[in-house]
Amino acid sequence: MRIKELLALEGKGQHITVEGWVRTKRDSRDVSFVALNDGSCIDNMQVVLPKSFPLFDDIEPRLSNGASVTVRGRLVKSQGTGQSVEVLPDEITVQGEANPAEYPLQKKRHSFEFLREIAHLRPRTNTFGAVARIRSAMSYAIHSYFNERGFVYVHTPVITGSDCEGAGEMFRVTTFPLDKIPVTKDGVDFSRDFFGKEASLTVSGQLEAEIYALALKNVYTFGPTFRAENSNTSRHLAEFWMVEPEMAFCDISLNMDTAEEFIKYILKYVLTNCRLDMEFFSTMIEKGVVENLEHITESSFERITYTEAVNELKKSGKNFDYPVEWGMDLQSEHEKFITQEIFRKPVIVTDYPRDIKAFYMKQNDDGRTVRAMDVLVPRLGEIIGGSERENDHGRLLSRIREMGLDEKNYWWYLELRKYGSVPHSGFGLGFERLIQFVTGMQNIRDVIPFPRCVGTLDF
RNA sequence: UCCUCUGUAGCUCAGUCGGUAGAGCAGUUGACUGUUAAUCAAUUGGUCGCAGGUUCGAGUCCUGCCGGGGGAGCCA
Repeated sequence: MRIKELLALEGKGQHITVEGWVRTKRDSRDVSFVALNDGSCIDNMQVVLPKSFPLFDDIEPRLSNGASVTVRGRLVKSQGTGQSVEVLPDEITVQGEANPAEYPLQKKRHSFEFLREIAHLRPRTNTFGAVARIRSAMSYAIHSYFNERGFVYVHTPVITGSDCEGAGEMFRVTTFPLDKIPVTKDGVDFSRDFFGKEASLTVSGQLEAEIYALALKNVYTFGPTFRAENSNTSRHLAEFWMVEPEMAFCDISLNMDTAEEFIKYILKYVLTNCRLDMEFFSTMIEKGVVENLEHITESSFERITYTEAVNELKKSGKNFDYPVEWGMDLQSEHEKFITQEIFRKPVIVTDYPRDIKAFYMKQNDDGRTVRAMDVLVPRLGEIIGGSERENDHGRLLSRIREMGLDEKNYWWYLELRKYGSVPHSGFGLGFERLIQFVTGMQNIRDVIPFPRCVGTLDF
C-alpha cells in the first residue's frame, strides 16, 4: 500500500509494509523518528524506531536523508500531533544508503536554480514531487475533458516536412554527416537526405489537426512541440507540450466558449483531486493561489476585441514603455495591464489586425482584422492562442501569396478548402504555462521534468 | 539576441576604503528531549566561476570569456 492510502487509515495495530525514501530523521532519547516519503502524496509516514530495536546502532545511522527503506510493522494511532498515524516497525530493510556527507538534498529549503542542477534528485523534494503529481493529473484531466465531449485524440507527427506556420525557428532533422554535407551549386542537396527533402521537428500540430477535424469534427492533439528560438525567459522552452483542439462547424465564438470551459474544467479537476498539493502551492509557492483559481472557476472570462483593448489601454493614461497604437501587437506590459489591472481576471482578446497574425486566420469583413483570439491570464499573459481558420479557398490562397509564402507547400491545406470546406476553429494551449498558472511556479523550467532551453541540455 | 543584476564552504549568503576568509544551515562528535525545518555545545570544511591586467599587495579595481537570476523581444 502507498503512504497516501495508509495515512487515510485508522491505526489499529494492523500489519503493514511501507516503502519509501527517508525525508528527515529526528532523534530523541528513547526513539528515533524517521519520516518516509514514497511520492504518493506530499505527506510523510512517520516510523518510530525505539532504541530497544534489534541492531538499533547498526540500522539507525543508515536511515539518513535519501536512503531507501522497506519497513514492515504495525500501523498505530500517533502519540504526536503532526500526524494521525505512525508505524511501529518489526523489521527494517535499508535498500540503498545515501551518504549524508555527500547527499545534496538537505532538510532546509533549496533554491530552484540549485535544484535544476540536480534534476535527478529534485523530484524527491516537496515542491517537485507536487509539480509532478499536478502535471500528471492535469494531463489526465485534459484527456478526460475531450473524451467526455467526443473529441478524437489525434497523433500529429513530430517530424515534419513543412514549416507551415512559418512562425519560429525550427530544429532540423537530418542523417547527413555534419562534416560532409552533400552540396550542389544550388546549396544543400536535401534529395539525398533521409526523407529526400528538408525535415524538421514540429512547431505545431494544428495544420494536420485541421485535416482530421474536417473528417471527425472534433479532435485534439496533445504532444511535444519544438521551437529553436533563442528566447531566454521564464516562460519559454525549446521543447514543450501543447494541447491543440480543432473543431469543425465551429466559429470563433464557440471556440472561445470551449477555451473558457476547458480551462475551468482543468482548474476544477485539480482543485478537487489534488487538494493537498494545491494547498502546499497556496502556502509555500504562491500565496492564495487556491482562492484565485476558485474565483476564476466561478466567474466568466472577460471578452473584448483588440480595438477595444487598445482604447482601454489608451484611456488608462498609463505610461507604457511601448506606446499603444492600433496595428501594433500587444506587448507583455499591455497584456499584463489588461488582465491584472483593468479586469483582474482572464481576458479573451479577439479580432486582431490581420497584418500581425498568421496567414490561416479567417479574415473579417472589415478587411483589416482576423478572427484571432488570445486568452490572457494574470501573472503570465498569453496562455492560449487560437482562431477561426480561413475556410474560403480563394481568400486563403490570396493571403498565402500576399505573405510571400510558397503555395506549393500548402497544396493539401488548400485542398481542404476545395472539398467540403466548413467553418472551423481551434486553439493552442501551452501546457507548461497552464501548470505555471495553476501552481504559481515562477519559472517554466521547474514545471517540466527535464527542461530543454538554449544552451542547456543536461539530463 | 538586447538590457540589467549576479557568481565566495555541500547549500543560502556577508565580506567596509585594495591589506591575506566569515555567518547560518548541512556534515561529524557530544548533550538534551514523543520529535515535527527539533534544540544546545564543540568541530571539520575555501583554487573567492575561468583567463589575463593594474598594484608592494586583488574576493574587492580593469578587460575578456563562461555560468545563473530578473526584464524585454519572439511566442505557447
